[in-house]
Amino acid sequence: MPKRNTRPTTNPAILRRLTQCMDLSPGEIADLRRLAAPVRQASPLDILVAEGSADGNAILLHEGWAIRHRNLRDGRRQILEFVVPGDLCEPSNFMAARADSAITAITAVTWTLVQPVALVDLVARSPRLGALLWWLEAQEGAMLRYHLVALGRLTARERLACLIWELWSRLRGVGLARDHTFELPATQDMLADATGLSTVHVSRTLNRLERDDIIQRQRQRWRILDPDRLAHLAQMEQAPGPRRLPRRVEDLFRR
Amino acid sequence: MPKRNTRPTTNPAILRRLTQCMDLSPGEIADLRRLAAPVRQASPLDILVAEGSADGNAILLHEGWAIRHRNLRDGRRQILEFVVPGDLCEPSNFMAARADSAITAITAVTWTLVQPVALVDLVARSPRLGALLWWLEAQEGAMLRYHLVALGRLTARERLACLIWELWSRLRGVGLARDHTFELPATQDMLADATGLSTVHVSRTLNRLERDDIIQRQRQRWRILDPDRLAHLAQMEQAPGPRRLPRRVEDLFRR
DNA sequence: CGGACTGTTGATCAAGGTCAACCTCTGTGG
DNA sequence: CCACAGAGGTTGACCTTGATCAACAGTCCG
Repeated sequence: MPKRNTRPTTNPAILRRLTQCMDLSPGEIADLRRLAAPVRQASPLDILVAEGSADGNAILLHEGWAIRHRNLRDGRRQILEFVVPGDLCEPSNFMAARADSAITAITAVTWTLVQPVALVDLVARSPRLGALLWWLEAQEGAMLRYHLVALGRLTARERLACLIWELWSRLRGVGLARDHTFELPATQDMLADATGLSTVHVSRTLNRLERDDIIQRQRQRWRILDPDRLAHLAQMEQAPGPRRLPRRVEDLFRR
Repeated sequence: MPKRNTRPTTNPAILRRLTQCMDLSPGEIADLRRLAAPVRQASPLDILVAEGSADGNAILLHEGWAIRHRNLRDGRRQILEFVVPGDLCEPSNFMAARADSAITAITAVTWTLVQPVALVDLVARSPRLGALLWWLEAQEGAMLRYHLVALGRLTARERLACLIWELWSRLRGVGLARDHTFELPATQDMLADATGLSTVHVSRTLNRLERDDIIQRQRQRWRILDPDRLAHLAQMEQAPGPRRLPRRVEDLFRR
């Protein structure tokens, strides 16, 4: 069961992430801090949002990992995305009648339940933060489209390269990857359900990537040995980019 | 080449769609009509939005069909979605530095190019329309997640059932499907690129669906013979629902 | 020490891909 | 009016990727 704990986090990951995208005023930072409280705790397998829940809440993840997934009636499961610190997940959930996917912790996590009214208030107080939310959601959409291409048209090797590349780049965005190394607390079962493969094939394919000196693993510690070949496999033509808000957007919302 | 034509459409599909979701005031209807002008025309294979374009435009489709797709360097292609009348496609495109996918007409179409400033103005004039935009985007996200599950975990037969179900239900939303029948102007090549299959396998699988009396085709005219079995194949547990904005959302934005 | 969980490896199998021939429209030009 | 070309679709033969099944190994933890 999720436990509650109102002790505030010293520096929420969402702030680490957003300050890289946009220069925030002290007032905006305060607003975001308020959004990130109260902090709750949960353990692996705790369900943060249930599939089909109708309350329209979003969740903000501070520490630890979660997955967003859908389960089919015969036991098949698709993981839509890995949720990492700094992610605001399901921000438009309150627009739908019911959640179409569940969010489940896969490590110990700290998180905040964000109610619809909190998001609406945030937008009302600051149009710029509204733009930022919109931007976060656009990023999420881009990620989903990226996954879609991977599942539809890439081979097992390429799909795993995509996933590794994506996680690495997202973790860098919140300061959780140093010199090509990061923690990946997902089982191969989860990697399989995220890439549409079987566990066995994930195991074989990752071992091949390792034998080819593209990646290296020791327990949950992963290291990228050859970013170029990884990016090429992942069909990444352009570098992940600075990930700042386009000037156009800042301008439009400045007034 | 896309041609321009400022003659206004009598009743844009987007209005047909949105009036089913929400009661619109005369002023809001006028705002939406303004968004839907000027009307342009394009022919099959015309590119409405190029992959990588940096201008941040969205497009609003009035008549005809388009596809949103990504092309890989070796010729593989993934269709992310079919764009049908009433769709506002890429509304958050202007949040990204460049478009990650292209939009190409597959029939003769009429459409409107929606510039970032037009969307921002719309939101500024009416928060309710802002909510509506947000809702449209949430729907799009839900659709993408749905496709993701299909590509990741469903069989060929199930994937095609999903696609048929989805198109049927979206076309009903804009009054383009009457008594289980609708026009589907996509080649099997496109169906293959949307479902992550090969054309040959799409052909075989559709023929099997037809032999099983689930669907029926004559030229581009499709008919659903057995909605129940189709829905079951498509892993749809709940009916598509009334597709109205949740009361919660209307309340939040009323003030 | 034993059991649960995770990952590895081998053997076999099937879903779906690939290749190629052919067919059926439809539109076009002689 | 017919011949032909080209696009889209169908069918068969064969092949490949990745799934499935099963045994086993390493690790963690009580």
